Amino acid sequence: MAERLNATAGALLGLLRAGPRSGYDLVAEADTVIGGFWTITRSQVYRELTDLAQRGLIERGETGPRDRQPFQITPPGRAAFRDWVNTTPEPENLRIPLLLRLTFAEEIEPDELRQTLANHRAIHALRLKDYRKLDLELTAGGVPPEQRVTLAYGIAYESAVLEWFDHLPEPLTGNRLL
Amino acid sequence: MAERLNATAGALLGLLRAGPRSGYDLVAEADTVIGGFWTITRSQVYRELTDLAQRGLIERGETGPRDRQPFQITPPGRAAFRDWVNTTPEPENLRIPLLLRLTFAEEIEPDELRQTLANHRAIHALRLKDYRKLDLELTAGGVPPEQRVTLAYGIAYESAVLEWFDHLPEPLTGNRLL
DNA sequence: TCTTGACAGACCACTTTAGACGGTCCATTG
DNA sequence: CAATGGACCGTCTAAAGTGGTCTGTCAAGA
Repeated sequence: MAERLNATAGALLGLLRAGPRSGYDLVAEADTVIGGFWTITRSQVYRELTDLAQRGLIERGETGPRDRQPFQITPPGRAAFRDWVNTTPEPENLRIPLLLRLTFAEEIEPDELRQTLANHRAIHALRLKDYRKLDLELTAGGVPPEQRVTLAYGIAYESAVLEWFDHLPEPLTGNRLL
Repeated sequence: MAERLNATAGALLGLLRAGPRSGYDLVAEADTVIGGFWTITRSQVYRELTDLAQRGLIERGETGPRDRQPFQITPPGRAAFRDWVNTTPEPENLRIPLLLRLTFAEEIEPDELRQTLANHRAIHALRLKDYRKLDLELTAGGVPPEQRVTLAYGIAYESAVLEWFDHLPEPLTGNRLL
């Protein structure tokens, strides 16, 4: 039995099932498809691709224009993907620097704090808007709910966070709207 | 000007303001105080402590029983902490392996999927319960809302996630309650 | 023709993480 | 009282992840 796949490798195989792609393609696709809950860097992708190819789970295709190197999944790759996707998911991992700062809010300059909160709120509001828009588009395009669950998660999450922003106690917001 | 503090180092200084602690203590405390939105590993803590001590931001105390090495924050350490807490927070970083699997849900065995969803739902339900309980206790103990904002975030987040679990489309849940 | 900018990958120098490992002390219990 | 299980405390390392720079390619427009 070969080494277990890590989650990033598993995700790459998952994307490759739909057809050959280059590392560049994969970075872009991962960013839009799983970017909301999984981060992937360029270096990471190229390293995993090399590794997966060495293990025979993917195959390098013919080099295209601009050194483009497409990879396609092999039958062992599909099997390895199926194995991975059926393993129980690791616990989630959140890192929210804003909350880390807020833990020590007494030491933050009030103006700085208000500004930071307003900025972050705006980011979440924008994300929620984008998610909702995408969800509408997909729904209109006939994409069924079970293919929009991760999007639903994003919408639920961002909505909750906005709610939270809008109910922060006055001492933090300085009695002003964010 | 010395190197900027990373978020973990900042958090450690923040905790150390309340009095001397060992690395072991800090791991435990971080886990309960900021564990919901910031992960800290043992290795990370000991490495940062060594580094902070070298920079003079903390001081090593006398070794206690079982090689226990307490550290205490120095005046420069307090200054560095104040600087750090007033820098603008980095963007948040979520990694949710469950959603990564769910992206490829068609390939997951229905039974496996149901089981996984049920397990994860239970984890979130328990967390929500614990958060709510803690919130009630703190409120009863006279802790003001502005010192419960991170907890409020946790409650908002976990509530939203549970909502999401409870509205998953039937094809995923197999038409059964989780 | 020249220039700009998206495309595509390689490379490097980190930092961070998970978990194995190795000791130490304490309380129980046989 | 000896032994033994478990909590305590820290070190170490392989693997994973990050962020950035560098090099080159091609297409479109000035």
